[in-house]
Amino acid sequence: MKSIQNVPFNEDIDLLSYDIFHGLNEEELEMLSQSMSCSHHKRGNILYHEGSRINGTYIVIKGILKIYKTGFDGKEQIIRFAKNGDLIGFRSIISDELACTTAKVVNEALLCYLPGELLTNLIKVNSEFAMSLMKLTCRELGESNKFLTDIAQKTVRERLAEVLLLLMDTFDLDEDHTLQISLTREELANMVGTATESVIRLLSEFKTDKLIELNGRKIKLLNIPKLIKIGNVYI
Amino acid sequence: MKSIQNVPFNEDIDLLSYDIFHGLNEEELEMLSQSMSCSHHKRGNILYHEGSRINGTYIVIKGILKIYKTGFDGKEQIIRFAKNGDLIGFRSIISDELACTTAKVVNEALLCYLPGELLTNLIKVNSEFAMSLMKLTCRELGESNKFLTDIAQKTVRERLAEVLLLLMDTFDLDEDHTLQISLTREELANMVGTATESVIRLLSEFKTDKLIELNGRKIKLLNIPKLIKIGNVYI
DNA sequence: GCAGTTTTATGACATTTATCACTTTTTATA
DNA sequence: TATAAAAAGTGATAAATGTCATAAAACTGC
Repeated sequence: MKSIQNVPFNEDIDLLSYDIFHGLNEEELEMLSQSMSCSHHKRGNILYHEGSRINGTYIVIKGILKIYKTGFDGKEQIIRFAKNGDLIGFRSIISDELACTTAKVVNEALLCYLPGELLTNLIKVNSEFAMSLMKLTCRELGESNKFLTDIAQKTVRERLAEVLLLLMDTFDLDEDHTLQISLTREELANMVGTATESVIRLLSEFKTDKLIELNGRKIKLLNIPKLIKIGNVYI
Repeated sequence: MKSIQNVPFNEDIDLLSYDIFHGLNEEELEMLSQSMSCSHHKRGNILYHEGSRINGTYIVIKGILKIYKTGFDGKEQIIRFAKNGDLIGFRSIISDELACTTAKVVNEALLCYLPGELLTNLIKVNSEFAMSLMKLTCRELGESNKFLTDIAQKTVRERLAEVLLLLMDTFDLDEDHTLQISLTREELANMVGTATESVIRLLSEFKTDKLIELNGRKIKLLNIPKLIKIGNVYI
């Protein structure tokens, strides 16, 4: 089975429903939908590799991707996850550098490709669009610096609690208080920045302490205030 | 002695010599120099605190500042240094958030303040300026993610070697191969993300191994290729 | 449904790194 | 320049975390 499948641009995709495109006028939106090409991507599919040249960005319509860097010994460090409404790969377009991360599909995704020139052109002609893109980047930078500090200063235990809460914020809990994303222990370790074994041990510790409940890859958060306390997370 | 001293805008400050202002036209440059107010800042002076609201940005004309975050236990994590030509504090202006870092003068500095509205206005009217600011931010984001991965995956020894090389790139060496910036061991530790004692021990180890020479806070790099190897630094 | 692969789990152990206590040296300041 | 304060340096020790080996469990593809 092909891991990528092109789909005709679907009129059901309402570009205006994505914050990032709010500032665009009719004409620009029309141009956008003309040049966008959308496709389904299966789990495991890689959109771009760290170090490769990217010629455009993707907007995520459906599904989840993980954005990660590979350390010199081959270990992944997950930088963030992208989901519905997120733009990926535009950093390299704008900075005019090679991709500094790899983007891999985690949950089957529908993505729309947007040529780089279109993006840079929109930035030039529409200052409101430029501003929202810039705002997006600046916020991401703030988060990156925050996480950098956490990794440098917090213990693995604190970081794991924090990551669970981060996943809650990003993907929500279902009615059952279970995280709406399922990751392998290794992926969790690659977010936290630790060894897989450490995550496994700490998760069962959290379970023993009745903070979470484990069911395979499903994690149910039982005591969020306590997790906040353990993770030293302030909002 | 006052730690801040206003200076009349100096015609000698050639705005065009700063990359970031390259795209501005005569009129915009004139407007800029009209609304800019410049001042000397002594070592130790804090421009803004993490968590405070910032109303403008500063462009560094002379001197060095350290930009850092404070962890929940009060430990500093140095995010970067700002020097001649660098813009500081604009992230918060654009993201419309409170300052996520503190900016402190390390080497006596001359800074020019630029009201936030002016900055956002320039972004609106001059797309070339918007683009360079965006490029700047995207590159910074790339670096932040890279360092995040390093802190998560490299040992303290590797990171210290890397930080020495980073300082070399940022501040150059003098004729004597000595780093042109002098930091306390604690500040080095706050860059590397480790304890001060660890930095002290590793520095003397590097010294024993003839990689560096120490003279108070002056660090002379004797064997750069070896430092690159130890730090697993690839360009 | 089975064989092979991947993931999870656990124990033992090694290594790295932090912490504490203290001395010496350097730097800043009255 | 005297004196206080800060920084650098060192050793002993504890704590956190990584690594390795191995087994059990859970998936996956035919």
